[in-house]
Amino acid sequence: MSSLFFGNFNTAAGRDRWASSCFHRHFPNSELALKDRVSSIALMEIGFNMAEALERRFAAVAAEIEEFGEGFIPDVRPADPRFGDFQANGVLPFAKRTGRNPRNLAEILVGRIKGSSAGRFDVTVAGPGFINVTLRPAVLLEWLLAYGTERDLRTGASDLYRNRIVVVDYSSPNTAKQMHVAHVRSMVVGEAISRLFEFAGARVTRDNHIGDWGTQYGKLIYAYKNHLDQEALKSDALEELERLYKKGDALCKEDPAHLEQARAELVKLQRGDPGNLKLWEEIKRLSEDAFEEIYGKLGIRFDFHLGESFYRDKVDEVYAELLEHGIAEESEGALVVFHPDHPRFRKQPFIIRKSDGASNYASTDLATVLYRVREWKANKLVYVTDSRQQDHFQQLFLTVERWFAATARPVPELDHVCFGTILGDDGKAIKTRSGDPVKLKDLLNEAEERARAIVQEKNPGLPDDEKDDIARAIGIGAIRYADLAQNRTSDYVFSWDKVLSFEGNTAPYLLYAVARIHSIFTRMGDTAEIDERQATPFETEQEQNLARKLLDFAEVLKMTVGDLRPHVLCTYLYELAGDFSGFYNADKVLVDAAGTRARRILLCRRTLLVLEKGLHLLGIRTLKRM
RNA sequence: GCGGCAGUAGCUCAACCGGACAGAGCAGCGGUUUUCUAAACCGCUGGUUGGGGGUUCAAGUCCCUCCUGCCGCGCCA
Repeated sequence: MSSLFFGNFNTAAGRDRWASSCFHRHFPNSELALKDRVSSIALMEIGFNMAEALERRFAAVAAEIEEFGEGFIPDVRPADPRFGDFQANGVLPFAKRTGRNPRNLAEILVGRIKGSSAGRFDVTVAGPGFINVTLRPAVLLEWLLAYGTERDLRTGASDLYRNRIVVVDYSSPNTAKQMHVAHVRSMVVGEAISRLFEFAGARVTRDNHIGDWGTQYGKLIYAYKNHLDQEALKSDALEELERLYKKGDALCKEDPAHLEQARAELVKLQRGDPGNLKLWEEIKRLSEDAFEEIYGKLGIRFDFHLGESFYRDKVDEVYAELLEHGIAEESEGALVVFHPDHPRFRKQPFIIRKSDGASNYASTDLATVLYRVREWKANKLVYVTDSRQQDHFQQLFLTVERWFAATARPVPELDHVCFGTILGDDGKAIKTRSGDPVKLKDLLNEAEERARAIVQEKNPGLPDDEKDDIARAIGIGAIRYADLAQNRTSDYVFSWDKVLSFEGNTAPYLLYAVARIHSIFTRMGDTAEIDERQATPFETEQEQNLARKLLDFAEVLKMTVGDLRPHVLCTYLYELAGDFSGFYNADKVLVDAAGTRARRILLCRRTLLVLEKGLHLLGIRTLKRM
């Protein structure tokens, strides 16, 4: 494997483990890092990932050379097209470490590699010791012939996370509250990551960890009992529940007597009072129905909806074990965990049981880890939440690590996949004109409406129901893509003009690129009889650019999945669409020469395949025409 | 106070845990269509990567320092 991917694992394990990062990760099992020491792979066997194949090849050749030996990492990566198809930069740091002349070393290595390249690629030394590799056009063609279907791609990719049992914890809204714009990133990113994991060979469980057992229920039940508007509840349950919560909250603030009663309702609920429990179930059901509407629009389906309430009888075991092993302690009446070796968390407590004896989200999160590992045999847990919860997850992960070590359980790999805030034009968290949070259903509806208007304008001749369908795909796709195309760790500025534009790195541009290729095939009629094996090697600059870009899919997928950063895939798809446009503009597909025609059709087919697969992995539905 | 994240072209964003002249899109300017969707493509203009030091063959990236913004930090999730 190239260092691009596994380099992440290696360096992460070795770096200052207290250095907090948004992508917080623990690596209990180092054996996962290098399953493939195999260097006996035949030269340039048509592997899925050409950069990896070269990496292995270079390393194997170097191992035979006295000046290099074992510790050399070639560091092969896709190159700037100016220099070739791939570049290996590893000689420079190696030369530095060993005190050699980098240029000389590179030339020695290149000399040996040339001898075994079998005429399949050219390799040269450039600058201070960069090694540039250019594949022969026939090799590009071979790869494209070998990876011709969705299944082929999946097979190629499925080594990345084979044998991993992953739980993705995303969306996770609170009951009795509407979903707002702030919730969309967790859903969109979480779903994309789940699909990517599956494609990469993992067994994925999607778990919606709903916030259904919080302290807010006291106030809500109190207000529900005294101020419910039945009509309002019928017309829009969540609006009414939200109103009731605010009402309850306001009452408690203005008069301690109300607060007392609200607390009493909570205690009754937690002790299992049948009336309150029934009410709670009703609120939960209403909430989940409303959530389902949104999930339906986004095409998201969970395997489980095990909310916090599910763990309410599972926290005592956690308290007992943590106490027994001296990990948790009593402090100011609460049960807390300190991490004595951590500069900050030796003072900042992780409160796992409140002083009134009630559980909180730390308690249930701990119980949840145990459940997922014990019941589902999960070896990797991924949490998709906003960055503000970084401290919480760091403390959670540290606690789990110590707890599981003390109880001789396998420690799962734990990831907090965090994300930033969606901002409005003013650079602050997006709000409506009146200053309220933007409701997610309103955002999605507006996206469809705006997309519908665009379809109407650009393609008025289509049937109405198809226009509606196209508008849904574009509208929802645009919202999703805008979210994914941005580096998730940073905040981003939302703008309708930007997300719905047909120019630039947007969903409409990519969907159009897909529709355009579909239309090429529609126009050509039945192309099934066109034999790809008649294709002759690529000749024009545009053909070669496009072919090379298609090969990069493997490496891009690895990077995307390795860092869990979907925008890497987005950028790639955008560039691929651009290379296709360049090709399509410069080179006529339907020419008379059979070999040329076959290879250009091949490029169209593969571009369509990769674009559609990529967009589907991101959770975006593609269209045949628009 | 402690900590996290960020500051890159007029605007919105990239830059693959140190690599080649910092790249796109939009906006601005100029081209391309009797030819497969112009919802496209090509070119030009635009940068002291917040400031200042340092590390080395090489720094937007690592270290120190300062400035600015957002966000956490004992019983919400």
